[in-house]
Amino acid sequence: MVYNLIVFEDNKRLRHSLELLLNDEAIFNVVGSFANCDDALYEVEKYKADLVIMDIDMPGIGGIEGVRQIKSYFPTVKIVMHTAFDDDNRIFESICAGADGYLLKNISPSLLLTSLEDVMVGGSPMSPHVAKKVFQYFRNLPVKNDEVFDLTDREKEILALLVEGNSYKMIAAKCFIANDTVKKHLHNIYAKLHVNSGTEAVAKALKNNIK
Amino acid sequence: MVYNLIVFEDNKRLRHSLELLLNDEAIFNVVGSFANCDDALYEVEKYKADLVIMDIDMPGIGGIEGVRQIKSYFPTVKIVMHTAFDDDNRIFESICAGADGYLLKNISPSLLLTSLEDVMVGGSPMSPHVAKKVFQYFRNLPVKNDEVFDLTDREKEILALLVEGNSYKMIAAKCFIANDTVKKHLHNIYAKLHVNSGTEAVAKALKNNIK
DNA sequence: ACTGCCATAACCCTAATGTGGTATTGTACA
DNA sequence: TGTACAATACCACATTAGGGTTATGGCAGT
Repeated sequence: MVYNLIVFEDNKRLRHSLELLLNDEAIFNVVGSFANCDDALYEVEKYKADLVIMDIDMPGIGGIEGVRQIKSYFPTVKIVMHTAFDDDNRIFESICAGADGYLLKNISPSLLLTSLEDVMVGGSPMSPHVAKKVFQYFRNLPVKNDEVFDLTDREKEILALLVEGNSYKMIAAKCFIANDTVKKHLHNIYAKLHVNSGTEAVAKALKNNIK
Repeated sequence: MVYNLIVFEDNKRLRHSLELLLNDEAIFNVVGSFANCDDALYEVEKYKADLVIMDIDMPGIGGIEGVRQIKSYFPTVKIVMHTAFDDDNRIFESICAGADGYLLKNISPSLLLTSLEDVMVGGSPMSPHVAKKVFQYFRNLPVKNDEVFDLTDREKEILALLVEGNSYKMIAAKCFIANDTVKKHLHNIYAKLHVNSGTEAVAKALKNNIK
């Protein structure tokens, strides 16, 4: 198996170093390398890329936008970020844009190679310092409330409909039950959630991720 | 620099393999290895551990609870999960419990060693397949809607109060304005959000993180 | 000076929501 | 074979919410 690889990197020397390093490997075939993402879509298509190495800070279209574009047209192409930046925003934006890995430029050549291989078999390599940011993100997540509300299945269903913005009547219609029954259920739900209006219930349901 | 290391792992052969592997390294000194976490706090303190390798599935106190206990008493001790499990819940629970890394048991000995070194210098190593789960988590985050609602400051303030579960009356009281003014504001807010009830507005506000 | 936008407020009116009951049915469990 | 509880339904009553309309004073831009 040989993977077609494209490098987007505006630093000429680094770009050439990467080409040399990667072409030395039997499984990678560097089919193109470019200093910017301006024609990324065209190039990815033309050279039938399987894997893209993407810098972030480039003139013209930035690397993150490049990822977004490539992934929206060629979702199966793997993209690994390769950048000096390790600030939270760039990391999270890249991930959300669809990147399959995030490596810092201080990575060793051998680890870079194994990371790229990891990507091609479905992994998502991440430099330890990047992973640290990710860990911190999770620890700062709002603490899931452990409160137990003991809603019945029917009650959860009706609460979900309320959260979606349905009125009592609409819920009644969708559940094929009487309006009064909806009222009764919601009355019980409000009691269990210790609230006394629909808006409060919706807020509590969303904040506590009741499902 | 030599780091004191403790292994929690209920598989006897694997535990001994780890001991041998790690003791071979000059910078690691395996000061203890145990088949369960029942006395983890005592052992971490007694042996002045700098680093803990933690299995998850063990009899008695599980590895995740072990992490929680150790981190709450000795937050500076580094803990790396070393387990065969790669399901989302165990990964995210471990991270939230305070783990500093998450490695799968199929990791190569050499990568295990460099990963442990990474941890000691502040990194958070993660096996590529674990990282993949993390990436997926981020991509499934509710898409921040780019919709612009153009709420005025007063409107945002009143919407926030509604989200907190206040009724029209309560909002009026808290803002020192008439009930009818609250109604008017909310009427305008509903129009801007393209909704027509308080519950819908609350849902939209929370989902779109309007602030 | 004119215009547009915002916050405030009052009015009326109807529909929706919330609270208190009571009652029936079916199912699960001890 | 009771008991418990979920789900259903209906009734009565009070409050709230939401639509429409109009109006005033303040403030920013042109």
